[in-house]
Amino acid sequence: MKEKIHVHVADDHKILIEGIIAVINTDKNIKIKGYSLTGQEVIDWFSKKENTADVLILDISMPIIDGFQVLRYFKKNSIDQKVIILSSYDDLRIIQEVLSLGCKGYISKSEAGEHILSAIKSVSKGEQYFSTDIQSILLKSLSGEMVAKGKIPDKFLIDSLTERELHVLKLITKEYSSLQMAEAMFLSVYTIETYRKSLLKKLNVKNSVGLAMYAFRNKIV
Amino acid sequence: MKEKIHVHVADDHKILIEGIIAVINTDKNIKIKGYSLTGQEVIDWFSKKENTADVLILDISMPIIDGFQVLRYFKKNSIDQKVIILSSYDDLRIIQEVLSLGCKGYISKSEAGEHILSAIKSVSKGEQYFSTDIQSILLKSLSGEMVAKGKIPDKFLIDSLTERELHVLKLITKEYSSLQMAEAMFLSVYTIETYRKSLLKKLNVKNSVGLAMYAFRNKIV
DNA sequence: AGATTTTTCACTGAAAATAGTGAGTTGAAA
DNA sequence: TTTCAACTCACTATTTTCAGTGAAAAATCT
Repeated sequence: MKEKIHVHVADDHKILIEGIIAVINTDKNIKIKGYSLTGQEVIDWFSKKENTADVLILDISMPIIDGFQVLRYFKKNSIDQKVIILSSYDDLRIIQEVLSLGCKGYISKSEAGEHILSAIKSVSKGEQYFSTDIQSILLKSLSGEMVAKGKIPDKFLIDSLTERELHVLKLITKEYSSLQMAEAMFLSVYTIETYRKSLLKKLNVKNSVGLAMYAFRNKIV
Repeated sequence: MKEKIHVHVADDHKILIEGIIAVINTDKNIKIKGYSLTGQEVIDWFSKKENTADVLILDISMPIIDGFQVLRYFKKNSIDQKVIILSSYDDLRIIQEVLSLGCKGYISKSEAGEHILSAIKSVSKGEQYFSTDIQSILLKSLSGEMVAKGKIPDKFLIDSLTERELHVLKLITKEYSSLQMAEAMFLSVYTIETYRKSLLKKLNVKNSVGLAMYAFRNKIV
């Protein structure tokens, strides 16, 4: 007689949780122990000793406290929680980040319906699980294909940006003018323009559109 | 004896569809007629005369053919389909865009679980439905008068872009200036500027950065 | 054949972005 | 403690973009 696998689900979209529950209920060996709608709820839930789950299904993008921060919380407090990341993003850096935070499974939402049950079973046994599209991304990164094609965002360039420059860059992608940025950041327009120039130079693009494209490609927005 | 409301669901995330089905099954007056995982499937489905649905629940962000394009298809082919948009974005411009495309309902995914049933019922009766967070966004942007009348301002009709406009848009994302575009396309700078203005108006953005972001989001690049 | 859309061009005025140069302040690291 | 990166502001000059208006030829659809 096997014990049931206990699962906790965290996603800010209730309807998606409903979906996961519906799918999980089709399997007699798996049981939902609870769910959370925010990162804070997840942390609160797992803070209590009586609350445990074999597997946590965790959405990356949640408001205020996102999946990353939940994982960091686990790491900081030495909570050895098995986690499956549920994500709409298939960006290599995000995958690498959650892996470095000790996460053992990663499913893209588009494949969740079919594979979530086997993912839960694998991860609960201590194995890894990645959905096929994620696997192919990881494979490509190993073979250096993406680097060769220039598809990998240039991490060094991002790192070279200062806090303020990054802030200005974000506002640019929100269609702010220099004047609006100056007002929003309580700075002189001259200062904003200085950051613009600095960004153009550092990222080696010709205009604001180039800046925005860079930001988009690198998921700064 | 009331007839059941027939619903079609479109989202590239199967698991989310499962959730919607689970919720809808709790209501005896509503029935799922089918679902689609891509924009193309939606268009194919509704192209057949025998396929109809009282309400289509449509995700905005789908790969290749997104929700916008599905709505444009309906408009272009004079298909008077009642649609509820399901979106993670609560950006005013997106809301305005789908409204201008004739959409009668809009729910953010975070509120979908609780309110999708009443949304379906409202829209199927020809009424409008917006989840509370969307309503507050609309309230902030519109004058009380317009809201009271239930009339959404008929902004500029955002039809699909023409060939030339699309071409200009692509060059903008490549950091071309108007002068460079004029040279590349053997046109007057004035003409290029006309297309710029047309793009700004149609896509309802404030500047070239907004155009580039739109292009990127819609995988035009 | 007529209506509509698309494409093309023009002019003006205002707003915004880009380029170049210079310089004071601050906080952290060497 | 000096050095350096980051942050801040200023001024000028030029280029580019944005906004409004108008209009004619070509293509497309009905």
